[in-house]
Amino acid sequence: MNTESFRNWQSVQEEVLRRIHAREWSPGELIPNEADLAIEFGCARSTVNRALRSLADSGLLDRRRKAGTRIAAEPVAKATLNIAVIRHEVEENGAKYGYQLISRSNAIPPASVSGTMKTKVKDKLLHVRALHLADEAAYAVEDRWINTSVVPDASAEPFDVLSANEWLMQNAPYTHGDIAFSAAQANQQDADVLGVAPLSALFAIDRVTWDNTASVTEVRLLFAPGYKLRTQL
Amino acid sequence: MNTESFRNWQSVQEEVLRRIHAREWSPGELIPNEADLAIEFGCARSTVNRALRSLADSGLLDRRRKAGTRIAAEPVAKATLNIAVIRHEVEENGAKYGYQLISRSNAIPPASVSGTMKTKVKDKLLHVRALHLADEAAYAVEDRWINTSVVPDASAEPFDVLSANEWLMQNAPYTHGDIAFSAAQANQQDADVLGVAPLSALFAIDRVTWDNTASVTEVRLLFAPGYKLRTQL
DNA sequence: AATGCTTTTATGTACGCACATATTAGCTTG
DNA sequence: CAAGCTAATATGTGCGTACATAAAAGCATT
Repeated sequence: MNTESFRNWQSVQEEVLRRIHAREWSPGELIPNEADLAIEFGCARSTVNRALRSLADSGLLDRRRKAGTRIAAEPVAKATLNIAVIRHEVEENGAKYGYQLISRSNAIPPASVSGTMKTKVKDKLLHVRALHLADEAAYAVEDRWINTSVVPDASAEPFDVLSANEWLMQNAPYTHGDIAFSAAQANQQDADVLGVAPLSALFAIDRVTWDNTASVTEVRLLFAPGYKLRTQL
Repeated sequence: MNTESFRNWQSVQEEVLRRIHAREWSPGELIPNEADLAIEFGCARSTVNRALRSLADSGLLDRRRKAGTRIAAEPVAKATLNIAVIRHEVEENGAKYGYQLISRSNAIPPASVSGTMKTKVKDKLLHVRALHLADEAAYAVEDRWINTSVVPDASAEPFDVLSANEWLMQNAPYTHGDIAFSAAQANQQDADVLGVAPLSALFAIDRVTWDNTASVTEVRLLFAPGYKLRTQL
């Protein structure tokens, strides 16, 4: 019946997906091992391996040495978000991007910031506040602290034309980062900048990036009402 | 110097990451081809391929046949979110999970819902509203529409003990879905259910899942203030 | 029955070769 | 010089073999 088919890993993957979807293999169930599947599909074990590994990466399969491969009992929906530079995000939506620097200063950050950034409590950091616009309308406020001992070049940057958002992407490599999404009520200051009513519900992105063990920057982005972060799963 | 090293794809990947990070290879730059790197690293081309492919998947490299491999000019930060069943999310935080069904009925959905679900305007769908609790406190309100022509079994489910969130995961396979995150102000009804002040800023997740071309379910989850969706990048 | 050692087994990966495929660069032709 | 064809080239992938490794299962010892 299926002799001849499945000669590339994508088609093997599709067939496995089909079987999962058709409940031929149900959640939690152990599926045949790679060698057997290879025989059944008429391909090499490495081809089956590629297909199954890829499905395991996307969370549909659980694989363990010796224990075998089973259909994930609960397919953890993994949504991959592309966190782009704001200018590109705006331009991709067909709008004209605008940028305004609000303030730039060296200051001792609040304890919450020096805490998450693991800097000394009395260390001054570069504090930048700016507004991103789409078609002249407020799009997002950026409130950022930069660890100048890690990114000394930032001290020489005015951030009046090029946003810190963009400058850091180009000039401050990082090894990893934490990111959190939440909802926040606009305080008076942010409401004024965004031109919305105080207490409006704003979408917030908080991000901290690290260069090995040193924090590079901490930023909070507050988006104007109506903003949605979309993706597929 | 480096003779002997780099005999597995992970170490090749690490070395490539090191070079990117150390700016030995800078953004936009074309890196040597697989064959040359294989010689340099003293491993097979397929090993280099595995390492580079993996980095390309995570957005750090741009690869094109014949054109070669280059460092992504703008490393799109890809954050992978695990959208778990709410019960597990709550329990993972060490809290006791609770569930309350608010209402369950067959009804004609508002046009916005039948629009996104691509059902006929007059078709009745199963409408379920429920509350998820963590340690007796409101955690999230779930407002869901289920396409009973695609998931007929749902009609027989009371959803009084097992949430639709969980039941569907087990019983309604889907091929793909759209998901969006945003901030919303609590209306009177949701505020009452969650026990928060009206106009509170709530984190919202809107999800539509599909079984090929038919919509399975549409759900809006509104989380109590304080909720954060976290991940790494 | 608990403990620790050994075997077995399924996945994980390296390698080298071959060929497929996309895309660029160069060449030819009008 | 533009348009179209051709060759060159880097990545993409398949295959078969070999060995590595994690973990379960079996066995022996106490």
